[in-house]
Amino acid sequence: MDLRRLRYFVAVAEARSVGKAAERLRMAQPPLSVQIRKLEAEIGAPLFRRGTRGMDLTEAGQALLARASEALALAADGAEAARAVAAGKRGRLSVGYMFVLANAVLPRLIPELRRSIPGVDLDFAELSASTREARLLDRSVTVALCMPAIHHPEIQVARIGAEPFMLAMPIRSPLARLGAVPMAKLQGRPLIALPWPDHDPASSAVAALLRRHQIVMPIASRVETVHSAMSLVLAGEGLAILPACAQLGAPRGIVFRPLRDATDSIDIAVCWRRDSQSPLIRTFLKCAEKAVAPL
Amino acid sequence: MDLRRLRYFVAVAEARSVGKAAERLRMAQPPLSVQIRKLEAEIGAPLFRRGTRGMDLTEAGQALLARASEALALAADGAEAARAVAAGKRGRLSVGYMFVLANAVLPRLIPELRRSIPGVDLDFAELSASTREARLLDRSVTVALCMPAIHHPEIQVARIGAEPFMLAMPIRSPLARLGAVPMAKLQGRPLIALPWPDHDPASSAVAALLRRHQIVMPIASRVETVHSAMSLVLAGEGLAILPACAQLGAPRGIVFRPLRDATDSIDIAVCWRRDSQSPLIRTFLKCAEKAVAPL
DNA sequence: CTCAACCCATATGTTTTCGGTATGCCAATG
DNA sequence: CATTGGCATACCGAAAACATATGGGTTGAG
Repeated sequence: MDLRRLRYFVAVAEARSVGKAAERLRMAQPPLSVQIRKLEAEIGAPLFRRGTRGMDLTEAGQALLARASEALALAADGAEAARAVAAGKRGRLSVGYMFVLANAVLPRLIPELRRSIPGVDLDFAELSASTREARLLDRSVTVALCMPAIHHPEIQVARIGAEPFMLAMPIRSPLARLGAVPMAKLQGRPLIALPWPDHDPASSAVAALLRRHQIVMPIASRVETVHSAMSLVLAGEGLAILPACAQLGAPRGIVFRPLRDATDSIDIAVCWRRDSQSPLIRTFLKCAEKAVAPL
Repeated sequence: MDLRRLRYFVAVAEARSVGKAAERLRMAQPPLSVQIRKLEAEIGAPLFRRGTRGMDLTEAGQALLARASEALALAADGAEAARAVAAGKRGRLSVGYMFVLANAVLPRLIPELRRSIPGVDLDFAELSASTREARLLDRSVTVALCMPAIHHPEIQVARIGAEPFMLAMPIRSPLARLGAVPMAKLQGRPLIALPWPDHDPASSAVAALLRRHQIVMPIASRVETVHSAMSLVLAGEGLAILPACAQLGAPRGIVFRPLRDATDSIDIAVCWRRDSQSPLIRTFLKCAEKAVAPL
């Protein structure tokens, strides 16, 4: 069963004439006649009544016509849908994000995305530092908003911004009275550390910052999320050095202060599989850049 | 867009491998690979991700797969439906019948039809003597139960039975006392005549009957239907010579009596267009014969 | 580290099928 | 009887599909 035959069949049925249909199909009449007869042979029954004034569907032909025109429409629609998905006009984009960025970026990013790619279903998933690579690699998220960037040979990274580090402390802390905290004041104070997933904690941005200023802060706790870090800070367990944007999700009772002399910052990046050919990624990147710009 | 390509595409998508799909399709692997690439070229986007362990649908491919498998099913179903209609297992049969036969034949015929061709939609239309030919010729009925048969070069006829003529009269008529009415008693009595559509009324079966017995009955009225004839008989306008089966639809107050010495009968026939190739006609004919047999 | 296995892609020749042109047949028309 | 209109058939050249042979990449075992 060839789709071309069905197309010809529908054309002849509508034109009620082989000649007229051939004209509309921009082909000669004889081959069309042959194709119709082949279709009839394939079905095993006449589909048209040949009269002296053209052709007329038999009942078997009518039964076929209903399905055939629908099948044609479906096939055309399938091709169109596939093109639309490939062009990024339809489809699904699953966006992963790390919790730190949720409050700072998502409120700007989501409306931007909906405006840019209205036909696309979006879904969002929070990523933890430990699973974000796997989620990209197994394609359960297409694109991820990360801080800092992921380093992996299969994963492509675009840096879209950076956040300075700030010191998070309880509002009652004596350091909170200062406008900006000199690095020296941190010496010896307990630190709530995050495992930035550069695997080796010593190489993390915070560790590097402290090492460069020759400050030693004993690690009071090591936690997975910014969330937990702030809870421990609030409980008086220690101080945390966090990207500025964490401020937006901070509970009452925590204050952030800039670190004087510390120009270090941590990258905000968009990451995706290098082999992912989704055209939505480019659009996503533009939206993300726009959403991050004011920071 | 070729249906074969879609079939190949679905096979590869399901097998998640060109080689496996080729095996299932009983063909070599390279041409299948080529066909898939041609489909991708036609769509204008990759439909599969080629991995080292087979192929995997892209999102565009998924969008196509949904429609493609549906289109395939629809096309197959269309062919099957056309075959079923051609074989008389499905479809529509419109049956015309003349009023005289309604009471005698339809109650047996309809259940018989439903049993024989359960997948077929039946519809019934009452035919008048004057339109029955036209209804067959323009195909608004496929098959007609007629009394008597239609004579027309385009119309084929099968005689399935015959009904003797009887005399219809008011119950109070003196003739009603006789068990069988001798033809001679009809001499000079007014007749309610029907225009059996052999166009020339003189050639109708009733006229022939009277002529053969050398009886003259003045025509009191000429009416279109058996119905009307019986009404006029009841009103005392005259007598009518009707097929025996008309008895079943007769109003109270009318009695039927056999005509002694008159062995004439009128055919019950099934008629259809000579060029109608519907296989339902044969089945209908069998059912009609069975329904008429006990008469 | 090399080798075999696996799987998809490409190349080439043969066969099938399709579309075009020329023509025949039949019925309706004048 | 000739003409017209419409579908069917015959034949030929072109295009497409399939099969066989082969290349290249990755995986996994020895």
